[in-house]
Amino acid sequence: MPQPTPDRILDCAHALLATHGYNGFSYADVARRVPLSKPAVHHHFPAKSDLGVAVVRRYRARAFDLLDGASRGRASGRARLAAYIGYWRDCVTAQESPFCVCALLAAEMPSLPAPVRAEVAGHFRALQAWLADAIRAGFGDGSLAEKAAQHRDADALAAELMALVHGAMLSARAMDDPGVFDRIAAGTLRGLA
Amino acid sequence: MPQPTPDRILDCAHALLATHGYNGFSYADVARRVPLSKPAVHHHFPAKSDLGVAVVRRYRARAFDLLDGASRGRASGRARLAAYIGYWRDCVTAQESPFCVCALLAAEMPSLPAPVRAEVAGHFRALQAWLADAIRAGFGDGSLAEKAAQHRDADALAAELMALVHGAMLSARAMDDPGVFDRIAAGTLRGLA
DNA sequence: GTCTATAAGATGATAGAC
DNA sequence: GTCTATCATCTTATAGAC
Repeated sequence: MPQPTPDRILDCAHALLATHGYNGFSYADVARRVPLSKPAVHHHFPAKSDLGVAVVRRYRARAFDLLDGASRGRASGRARLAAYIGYWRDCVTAQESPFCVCALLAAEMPSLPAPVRAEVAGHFRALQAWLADAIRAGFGDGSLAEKAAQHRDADALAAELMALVHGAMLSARAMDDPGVFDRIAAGTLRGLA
Repeated sequence: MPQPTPDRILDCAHALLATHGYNGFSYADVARRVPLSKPAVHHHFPAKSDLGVAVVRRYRARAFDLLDGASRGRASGRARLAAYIGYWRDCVTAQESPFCVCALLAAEMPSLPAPVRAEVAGHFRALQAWLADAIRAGFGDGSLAEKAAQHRDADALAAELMALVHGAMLSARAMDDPGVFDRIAAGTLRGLA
């Protein structure tokens, strides 16, 4: 048995959202690619903001499933950061939706419906907190060099690392070269070890 | 005498573009705010892509005027980087269009008309080259510590710094807190000195 | 749950008068 | 250079049959 309709809708909406942004995709686009009629899409997600929120919520849940999976057991702080960066290297290289939905939506923030905006803001805060935890763990277990951090605490480093990864995705997309992301991310992780 | 019409159109289009993205603003928006009729806007910029290209071109020219002004004379490499970051701190804090047009357009890249896309890609390449130059100068004059760079050459550092600044803008917008940009940028510059 | 049909408004763009 | 009027198309969203 194939996927239930709402999931197929979310798959399409996610891909379109990551590629064209919130203002760059329409119910007609989603309907054509599922395929389904436009009213059928509205039946599952009455308003566009509902669809947007659902996409971001599912994205957030999956991302943190993956990140928390990487933290489980005795994974070192450095290994956790490597998992975070590796996740994005795979994504940027991937064919379908080679970009972080939340990074794109963050750029479009002022023109998003309030519920979507709240979801995106929540993702940024949660991600930064997760990164700060991983960095603190790395300082504790010795897998990250505290002296390499040069007077910056775990929270400041987490903010920097998150910005760096999002910015690297932006560069990769702007210059149409996924290798850009790789080089930036790899260099940074090496610098912290 | 006030500004010529094309400039007033570009001012409005720039503000709208930086706020809502390419797919998030319309000729009607621009016309209403200049103010002018829609056909009058089309008279100066026939197609939306013409308007987009003109905004980005003017933005690029002004940015590099400012950056090259900061490089003139005997400014140290570190002072040049500080000028780059200071430019963005001012921008992010500003009321009107608190975001880099090119960063937003980079996120929307796949849904942009080809001429706009080319302009954005050109900006990223030029900016990275300017930063690499400033960093090389800083290594030469001793204002930037080569050992703090940890095995990364000027080009790699330039790519990292550009990503960091764009990512910091994204974070500031996502969390609706300009201070986020400040803290990230200041910490990084301190780390390099 | 899915469809056809349709509404009410916005979109990028043009014709032609002044 | 600016306007009013208009175009074809697309937008989000609803009504109502099957």
